[in-house]
Amino acid sequence: MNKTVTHSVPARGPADHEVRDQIVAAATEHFSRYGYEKTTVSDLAKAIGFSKAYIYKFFESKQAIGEMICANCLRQIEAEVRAAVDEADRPPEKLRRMFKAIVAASLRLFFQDRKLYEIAASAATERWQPALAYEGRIRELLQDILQEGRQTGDFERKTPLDETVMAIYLVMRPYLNPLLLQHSFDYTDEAPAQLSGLVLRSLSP
Amino acid sequence: MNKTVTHSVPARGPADHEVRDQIVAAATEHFSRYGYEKTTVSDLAKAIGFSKAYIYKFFESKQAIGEMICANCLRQIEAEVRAAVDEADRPPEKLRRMFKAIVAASLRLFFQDRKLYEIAASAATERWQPALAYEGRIRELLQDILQEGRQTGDFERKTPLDETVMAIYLVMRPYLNPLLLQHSFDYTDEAPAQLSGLVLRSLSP
DNA sequence: CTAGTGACCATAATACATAATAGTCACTTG
DNA sequence: CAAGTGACTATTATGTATTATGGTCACTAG
Repeated sequence: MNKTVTHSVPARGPADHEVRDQIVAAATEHFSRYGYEKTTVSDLAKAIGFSKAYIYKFFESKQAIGEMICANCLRQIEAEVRAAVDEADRPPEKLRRMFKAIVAASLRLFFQDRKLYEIAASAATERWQPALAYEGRIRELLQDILQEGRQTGDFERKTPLDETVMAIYLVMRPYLNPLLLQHSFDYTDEAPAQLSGLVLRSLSP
Repeated sequence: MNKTVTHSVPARGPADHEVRDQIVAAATEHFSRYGYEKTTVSDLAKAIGFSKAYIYKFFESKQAIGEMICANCLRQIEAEVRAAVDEADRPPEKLRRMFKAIVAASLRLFFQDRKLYEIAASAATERWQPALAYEGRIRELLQDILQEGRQTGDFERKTPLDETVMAIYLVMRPYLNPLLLQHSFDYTDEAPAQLSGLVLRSLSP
C-alpha cells in the first residue's frame, strides 16, 4: 500500500484536530451558500468562534481551504461515477455508464450546487491539485475498465493501452472538466450515448 | 444552386459599394492590431475619412462589422482545412489531415493573430452567425469525407451517417471552437493523432 | 509549551464620479 | 434624390479614492 498523499499545500498544524474539521464544515456551508469569493476568512472564523489568525494555524491560505472543499466535492462525483460503473458487469456497459454518470454528476453540480461548481471550475483553470488528482483518478478508472475489457475479450488488444486511455480521456474531457462543460451544454443530452457509441466501435476487436 | 445567404444581420445600404469595402479593410486592420473592444467606430470612420454616422449607413452595428471580419477569418481557416483535406486522396487520410489542419489553423490564429482569435472566441460564446455557419460548414466537410469513405469501402456502413457525423464532430469540437481550444493547449500536440486514430478505429468496417 | 489573539500591512476589491462610446436623427449640400 | 454629417442621448467603460481582505507576527494566558 504505497499511499503517496501528495498534499499540494502541506497541511499546517495538527492534521487531525477538531478545529480543522470545524473549519472544513464552516467552509463547506459558507462556500456553497455564498460562494468562495464572497466568503471571507473572517466569516469562517466567526462561524466557529475563533479568531482569523487561528485559522491560519491549520491552513496555509484561503485557497488551501478551497482546495479541501473542492477535493471533497470531486471525490463525491468520483464515488458516484464508480458506483454507476459497478452497477454494470461487462466492460462495454461499464464504459457507457461511466460516460453517462460523469455528465450527469457534473451537470448536477452545475445546476444544484452552482457555488461549488464555480470552485471546481477555478480549480480546473488554475490547476489546483485536487482537480489534477481527480483527472488522474478518472483516468485510472478508465484504464481499469479498458484492461478488464481486454481480458474478457470485449475490447481489441492491438492499440497500446496508454494510447487508448489517452484518446478516450480526451473524448470525455469536455464533459469532465467543469470549465469545458459550460460550453457543451448544447450537447449534454446526446453526447454520452453518441460518444460512448463511437468509443465502443473503436474498441471492438 | 440554392444559395440561401442567411445574413444574421441584414446588410444595410448598398451591398456592393466601395465604402463598404473600405470599412471592412479598416476594420480588419484596426481589429487585428488593437482588438475589437479597443477600436471605436469613430476610429474606423477617421481611418476612411468619413463620419461615424456614415458607417451606420452600411452596417447595422459595430458587432455586424465584427461579424464580417470574423466570418472572413473563419472562412480562411476553413479554406486551409479544405486544402489540407484535398491533399490526401483516401478518406482515412483525409480525416487525419482534417483534424491536424483544424488544430494547426486554430493554434496559428491564437498565437499569430491573437486579436482576431479573441473576436472568434466571442463569436463562439455569443453564437454569432459566422461562428455557427463555420461549425456547419466543417460538419458538412466531415460528412462528405465520411460519405466518400463509405462508398470506397474504407469506412463501415452500419451506423447511421448522422450519428457518426455528430459523434466525430463532438470529438473535434474542443479544437475547433476557439473558446474550448484555450483549455486544450496541453493536448494539442497529441490530440490530432490520438483522436484521429480512435475515430478511424471506430470507422473500420 | 499549547491554545489563541489583536494589531498591523500590502494588496485587492468596491464604489462612484467622470469620460467615452455606440447608435440615431434631423438636417445640409450638391 | 444621393451622399454625408453634427449634435444629441443612453449606456458603458475608466480612473481614482476608499474600504475590505488575506495573511503575518509578536505577543498573552494558562
